Amino acid sequence: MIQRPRGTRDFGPEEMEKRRSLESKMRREAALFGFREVTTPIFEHTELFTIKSGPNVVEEIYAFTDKGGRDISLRPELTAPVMRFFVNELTNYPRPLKMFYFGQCFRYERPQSGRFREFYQFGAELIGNPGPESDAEVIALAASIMRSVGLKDYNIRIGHIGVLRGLLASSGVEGAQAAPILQKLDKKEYEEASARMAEAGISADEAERIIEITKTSGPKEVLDKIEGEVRDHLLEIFKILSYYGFDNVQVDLGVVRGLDYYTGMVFEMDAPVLGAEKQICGGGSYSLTELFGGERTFSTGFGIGFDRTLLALEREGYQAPSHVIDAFVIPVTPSMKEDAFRIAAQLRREGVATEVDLMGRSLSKNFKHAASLNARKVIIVGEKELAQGAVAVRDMSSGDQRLVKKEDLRSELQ
RNA sequence: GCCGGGUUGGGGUAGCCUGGCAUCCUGUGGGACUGUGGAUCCCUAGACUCGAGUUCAAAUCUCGGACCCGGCCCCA
Repeated sequence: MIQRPRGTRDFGPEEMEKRRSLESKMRREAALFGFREVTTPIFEHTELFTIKSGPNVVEEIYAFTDKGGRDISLRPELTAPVMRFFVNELTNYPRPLKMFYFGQCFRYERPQSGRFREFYQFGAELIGNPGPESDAEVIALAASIMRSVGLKDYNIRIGHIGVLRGLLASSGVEGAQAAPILQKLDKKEYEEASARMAEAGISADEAERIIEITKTSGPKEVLDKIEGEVRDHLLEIFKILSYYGFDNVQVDLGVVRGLDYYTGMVFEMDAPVLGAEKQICGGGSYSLTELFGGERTFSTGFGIGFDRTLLALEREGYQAPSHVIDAFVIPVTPSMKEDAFRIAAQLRREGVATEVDLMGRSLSKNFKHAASLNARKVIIVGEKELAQGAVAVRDMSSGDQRLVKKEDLRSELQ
């Protein structure tokens, strides 16, 4: 027997129905917001990802050399490919350019709950405008998706990278120097963060003030603690979000991203039922285009962990609708087989989800099978009925059975 | 990469400590039931994660690998 590779999954029929139904809800919501779907390759030049995230990511991705000697990687995320696509071919689209994507990504990591080596991401990018209106548009989409799929317990935390970047800069710490400090602040490891700030030459008083700012969280009123452009920007976002009626949106200036390409607003969404790996969505405003050889362009986007979202829904007791078919056609005797297949073929051409006995089973066994398939109606093709140009149609939930002329079958099954 | 817990027919399990060739439920195929339902009964097929070691004998004990689960690291 050949085992599945580590961190991968097979999805059976029930699982796929559940996944497809979730996926289509997400797609529908994105379309409602005016985002259009794009698809990029499953593999890219490794360089694309190292430019975005640094050379060390190679350790955590499926990177290999192909037969032509090219350095190739299975994509570990979708923002870089989509922005590469944008820089290569989409720069002349009207702005803002709003795109969404859904597909699998690969990371060479240790699997654990809600974490796989092959996983699915749903995401969106809004390209070409740095304003709070665009940030709000993107957050509103992410939140609306969670609302439309029916997730009950989750929270949205919005921060702004500019606050800390500004404070660190005024203490003389900028760019790459800031990254290790931001990283610790993001993880709320304050002692370690102060140590790193001290190393970078920031006074103890200032370090404490910075840490205090990162602890700012709560309803939008806590923004009174800060001032200036960032505050106005975030307040504008909150104002627009209020029109959607979300009641689980909070400020959290502790949401920090270490990487340099983030330019402003950053946000995260958590589903507490998931435990350690509870983050289901992350996003923010950024500029990557110049790294890929294009003009500097401001964008805002997010990625939703599709698998985690589904896992969270299931832990909340979500039940996918069960599979049903419209009709099951049973020939009473082997001699009725031809008529049964004729009827099944006709119904299928008319768009009726139809099954027909392929096993040559007895009438009684076929009834059991039809019941186990959740057939709404069973069509019994027998000599007595056919003699009148009709078949017997039995409603499986009520048990009612009546004679139906063959030509009336379709309307009978509506 | 680190720590801990696991892996028995398709799914769910008993057996493991205290070695003696595997239990039950469910599901699959068939029959009882040659023109009518998910019930019942019967039959059939189907498993000890892999390898090495100890032993007369290993699902059971020992070591190693693979995979899964919980957590750490990481999380673009």
